[in-house]
Amino acid sequence: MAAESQTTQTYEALKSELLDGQFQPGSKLKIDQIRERCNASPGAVREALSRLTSDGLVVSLPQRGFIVAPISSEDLVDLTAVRIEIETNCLRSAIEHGDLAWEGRIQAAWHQLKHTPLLSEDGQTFNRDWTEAHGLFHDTLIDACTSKWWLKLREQMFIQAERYRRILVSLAKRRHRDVDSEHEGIVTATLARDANLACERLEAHLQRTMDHLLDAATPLFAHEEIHLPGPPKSLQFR
Amino acid sequence: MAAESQTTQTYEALKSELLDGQFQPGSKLKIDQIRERCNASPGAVREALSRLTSDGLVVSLPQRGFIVAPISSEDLVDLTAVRIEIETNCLRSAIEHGDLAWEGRIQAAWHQLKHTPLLSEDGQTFNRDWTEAHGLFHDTLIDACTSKWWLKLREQMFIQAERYRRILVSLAKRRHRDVDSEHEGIVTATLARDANLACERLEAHLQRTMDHLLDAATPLFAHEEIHLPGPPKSLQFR
DNA sequence: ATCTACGAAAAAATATATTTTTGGTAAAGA
DNA sequence: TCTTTACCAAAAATATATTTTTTCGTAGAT
Repeated sequence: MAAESQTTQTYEALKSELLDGQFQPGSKLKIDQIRERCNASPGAVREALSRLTSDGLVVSLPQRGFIVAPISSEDLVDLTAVRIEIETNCLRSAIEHGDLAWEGRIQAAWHQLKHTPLLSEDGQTFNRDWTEAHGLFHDTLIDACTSKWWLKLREQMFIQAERYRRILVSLAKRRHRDVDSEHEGIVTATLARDANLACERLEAHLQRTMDHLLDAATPLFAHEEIHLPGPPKSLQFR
Repeated sequence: MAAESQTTQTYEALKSELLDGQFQPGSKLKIDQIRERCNASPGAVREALSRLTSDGLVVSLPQRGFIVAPISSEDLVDLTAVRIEIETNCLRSAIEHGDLAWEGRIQAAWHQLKHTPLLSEDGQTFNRDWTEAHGLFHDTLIDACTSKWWLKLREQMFIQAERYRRILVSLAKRRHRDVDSEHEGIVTATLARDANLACERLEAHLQRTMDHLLDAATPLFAHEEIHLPGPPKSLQFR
């Protein structure tokens, strides 16, 4: 009946929701709740959660079920530093090996992104199309990279960063920032095969994105309780 | 009753066996077989396999179960290049941030490794203790790295590389190679806080290990069929 | 003789039921 | 009043059963 197996469907659905920040980081993911939401058997849910665990979106507490992976400003800083290294590595490889078709794909993706508005028509909510075009743009930029492993690691890091972005971006102040020209600068340098310049610009882009998220969001993290297996034991009730 | 959950036990057991190369890469992992071998329910096995999937040791074929992740010389080359970048990044951070206790741990781990024979007493089989000491040595070398993400990625890559090593090392020619002095050189440079030299030596060490495995093992890969999810689609029904 | 269609067996995927474990509450004792 | 312990409920983990899907073998037809 289903083109995809039930487990895969549940996995994809949950992944998408987690990426969107629709669950509170650190909160519990109850099997039964998910089971009914996704019309799946508990086994399927469990399996989906296991896979998400290794994707770093979910944490498994040995005998207590699963929780949404916590977030913190320290983690975001660390993540970004590592991500910059990896993304620039991929970009260098792509610039070295990319062919004409790749150049074409970049121009297409950039054209698409440039003409997609960041906000929806109502001017309040963020535009899903932009998110997708943005992801595709960054994917395309490095898809001529010849190393499977670099690409695999890049995707992992991208997913993490994307979660932070979607959770925090609506809270961030609408400071002036010309993201389009940042993107354009990267495209120009990349198509000119100037690896150093392109990487420098990509790094600045990622760094600025993080700064933007971080300064608006830092107060938020103060409230974020990081629930880990170990110490936190509150001992009063009533 | 059990200190660890059944799923975790199965996961650990399988992971250890996979790392040891006890399964033919590309071969099928039948749920029932594993179920009886590990005294676990099919659900537990399934969950363990799911987690191994994201560790890159197992591949899931949508409606056909799980297979052992394939290997190839191209993959080993790619893997090593990426691994070198990551390991040296970790080492730089460790050298910058490591304290006295870290220096002590390195000396201890190196002392332990140095005095553990590579081969068992019979001179034929490889010594499990050496493998463990070797892993601990490399772990300790970089455990003062302050970046959680670099360490996480390093571990992923280490697991992959370790699988290749264990599968191939017994096939490799016993060429002359003084691994101990390679290790010692890394230790010396690291404790002298000479990051450039230490990284250079670490890189050479990893590269030599790969060369060693590769030249003896290349003929093997000719026989390895790389089964990927893609094409095989039979299209008849009714 | 080769190819195709059908059917049976095996294995995976899913659903249901049972057992364990955990967390919270209340009651009893210090 | 505070601490400890026993009990209860909720949720996770596991076991068992059922359904679906795939694969393999065989027979029949071209």
